[in-house]
Amino acid sequence: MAKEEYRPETIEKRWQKYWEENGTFSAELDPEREKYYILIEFPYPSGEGLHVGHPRSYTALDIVARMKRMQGYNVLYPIGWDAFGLPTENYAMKNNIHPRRVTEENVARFKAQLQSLGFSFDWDREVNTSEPDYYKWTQWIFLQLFKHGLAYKTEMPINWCTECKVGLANEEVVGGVCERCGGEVISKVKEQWMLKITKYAQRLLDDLDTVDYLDKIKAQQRNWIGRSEGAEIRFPIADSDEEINVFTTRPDTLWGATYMVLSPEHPLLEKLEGKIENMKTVKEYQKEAASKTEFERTEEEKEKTGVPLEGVYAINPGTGKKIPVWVADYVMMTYGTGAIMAVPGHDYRDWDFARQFELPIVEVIKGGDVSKEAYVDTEEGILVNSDFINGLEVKEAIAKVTEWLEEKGLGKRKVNYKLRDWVFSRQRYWGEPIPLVNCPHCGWVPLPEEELPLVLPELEEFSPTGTGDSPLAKIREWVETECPECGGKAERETDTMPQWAGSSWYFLRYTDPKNEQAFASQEALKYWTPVDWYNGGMEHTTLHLLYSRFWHKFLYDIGVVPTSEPYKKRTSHGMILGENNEKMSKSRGNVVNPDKVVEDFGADTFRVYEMFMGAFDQDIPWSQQGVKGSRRFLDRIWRLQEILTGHDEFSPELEVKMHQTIKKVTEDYDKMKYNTAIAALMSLLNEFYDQGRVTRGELSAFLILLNPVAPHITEELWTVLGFGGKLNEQDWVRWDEAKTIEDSIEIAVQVNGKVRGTVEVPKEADKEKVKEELMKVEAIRRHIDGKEIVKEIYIPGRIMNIVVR
RNA sequence: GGUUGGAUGGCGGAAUAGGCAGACGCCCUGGACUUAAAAUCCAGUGAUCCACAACGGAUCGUACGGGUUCGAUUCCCGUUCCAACCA
Repeated sequence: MAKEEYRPETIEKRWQKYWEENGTFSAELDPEREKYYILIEFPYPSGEGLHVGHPRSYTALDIVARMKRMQGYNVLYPIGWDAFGLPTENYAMKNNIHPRRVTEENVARFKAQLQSLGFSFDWDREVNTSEPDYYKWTQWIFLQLFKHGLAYKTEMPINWCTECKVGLANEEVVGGVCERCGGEVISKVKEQWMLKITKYAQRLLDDLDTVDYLDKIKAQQRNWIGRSEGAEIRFPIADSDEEINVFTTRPDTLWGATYMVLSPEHPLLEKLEGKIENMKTVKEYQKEAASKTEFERTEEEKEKTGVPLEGVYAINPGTGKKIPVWVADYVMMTYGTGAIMAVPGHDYRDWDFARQFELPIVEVIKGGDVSKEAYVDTEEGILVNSDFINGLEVKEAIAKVTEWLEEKGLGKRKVNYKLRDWVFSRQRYWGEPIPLVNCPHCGWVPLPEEELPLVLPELEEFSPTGTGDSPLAKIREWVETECPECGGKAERETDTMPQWAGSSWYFLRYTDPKNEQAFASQEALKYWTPVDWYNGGMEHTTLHLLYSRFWHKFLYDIGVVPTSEPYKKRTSHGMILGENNEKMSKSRGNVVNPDKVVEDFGADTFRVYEMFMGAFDQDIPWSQQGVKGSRRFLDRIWRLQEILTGHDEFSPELEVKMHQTIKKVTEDYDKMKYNTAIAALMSLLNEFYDQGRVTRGELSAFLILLNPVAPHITEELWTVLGFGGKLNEQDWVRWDEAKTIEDSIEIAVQVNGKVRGTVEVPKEADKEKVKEELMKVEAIRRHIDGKEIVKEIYIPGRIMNIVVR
């Protein structure tokens, strides 16, 4: 047979065109068939173009999608664009191009790049969060949240990026600087829209038991929610009606509370203004604290700072004694009640603080020496210096004190969550407008739903105002409007939504992306949701996952989605690092461009390499040499044409190996062990060459197994060799368990635990048979002869160990 | 400091209901083909030592130190280092 060389550059384009023109991977709602919904995190179309990290996840789930289709499932594997966001707006500002245009260009580039890799996405369902027919429904969901009391506006200190001139969520501040631009972050008070995710904290926690997420992902979710049980205790302020409320997980240490600390933002400071004798100093301290980030404030190593409230004392309800009250920035307003009872004997930070400011330290749990350091090994222990709980174990003491507090009306049992409400406002242009109107008479009024979408107005100048308001505030004719309720003059909200908004529900839109009556029809939602398998980066397993679960539960509560959890299964992939083992970045000069790899080696090579390079869930450095090896593998497959023989069956020599490989590859794809699946295929390929021939039956099975990873070359060979039909329409290959085991097996023989040789025996051989055989092997006998056999251990099919003395 | 994960040849990584450590790939070395090179093909490739014409053989080896076991990369105890997330 005359052979053409393997030319990915021509065959790949041809097949991509064929799939597109024939709608090969379009999903149709079909109640007769079992569905399988596969989801990857839709990309943010940045100006950088596709990164080699993106296709790692897309290829992995493309493999699953292609295999599941061949196994008969009705697969939905969609793609779209998380298209609102800061980098685009920043770029637009810098180059004076409208963000809409920037977005269009970036999307076009991303799309071309993704298509060049041959993913089996259903492109008919493409969504874009920045288009009005999409964000109409983002706004609609927000309105429902608002109407159900889950959105509220409040003044609170936020992280303010001095570069982006925008408020940031805590999680967007990394190491004290802005996660996006690296700019300085200070604290600033601002009116913000908030979403009451805390109301769902317990359910978000409990329902983790009902989903199949990797354990580490569940652990992160639990961690973030941060549930703790304890008590709220009220400390009256001497000579005043005011009191300080604290939350503590350790009410048993009440007798060790020798002073109290208020966060600098605590509202009580204002109320006590008349009482605080050194109010001026306190105010200065508050100002100072405001310029610090939370990270700076809570660093353990740093010197503690604080100011005593002169003239103000609290009464410890346990001891009945007056104790001093301080204000210090190591206490956060956003955790618990914004105030603590300090127990310096048993907390590092309180101990440091007490030492520094010469406050008393009292031991209440036996075991350490609190004059030298805080004794914190207090999960268990015996209470001392604590009145009626002296001598009790910690657990009993906690129970008894809590009961006592409740009886006396001094406090109550309380569950606290670290999770905070979601800051939902951004003072930027490139986001969904919040569809609310502020009326002097009616307050905040939602726009009527039939007026959605509230379209983001075109704007010439979208730079921030610098005052902290969004650029939208500058368009007076847009801001000034009528109140939908009373018809009077009113103003629109000028804040926009954060990027997390559009991505919190995009997987629902995929099920029915063109629907104009609803975000998706009930029929489509009932059929396609929940998502069967969701894969994405570890960096999104806290917030994005939590936010979208929250929205989903809310939508479930109001009866518009059929399940209370959006994703049945969630996995994560590792990062691809540069060849120097560092994170890929422009500044490090180690970025690999996927276009270049496709151009030089082909998309199939790229896909094979990304799946073969290492374990899917681990970080892995890129290797240009490794890419070459993957190309070599495909070249060798191409040349199998030269040794092809006419038989449609497996050859007897390879029958077992074929069944073993089919089993291994099928199971490995399901377990995301792509690297070992490909290794098994390489091993089988080597076997074909060792045999000097491959039958048509063997090759067709091989092509089916490899197709999900390398769809173009396998489809091309399938056609060229005339196997009939299209490869992607074939049934997945099956294996016969009985044929995965050789008739005769090799048993390793150990003497005193050391391998001394092997023997070949029938698979059903017993111990005696193995012993008989091994005695014929000189290399083994050498170690036994002349010695006494103490013990013989035979693990059938695995190993024989002879113990001698 | 906490949580989670990790440490295996020159490199990326395989293998854990405890059972032949290093599958598969890369690099490298030698050979074939070639005027030559690339590509391709064949062979070798954990370390040390013995044997060395050839076939062979011994000891050590999965971060480090202990333990359980006929047998430990895998299980247990302790230590060191690395990564991610959280404080």
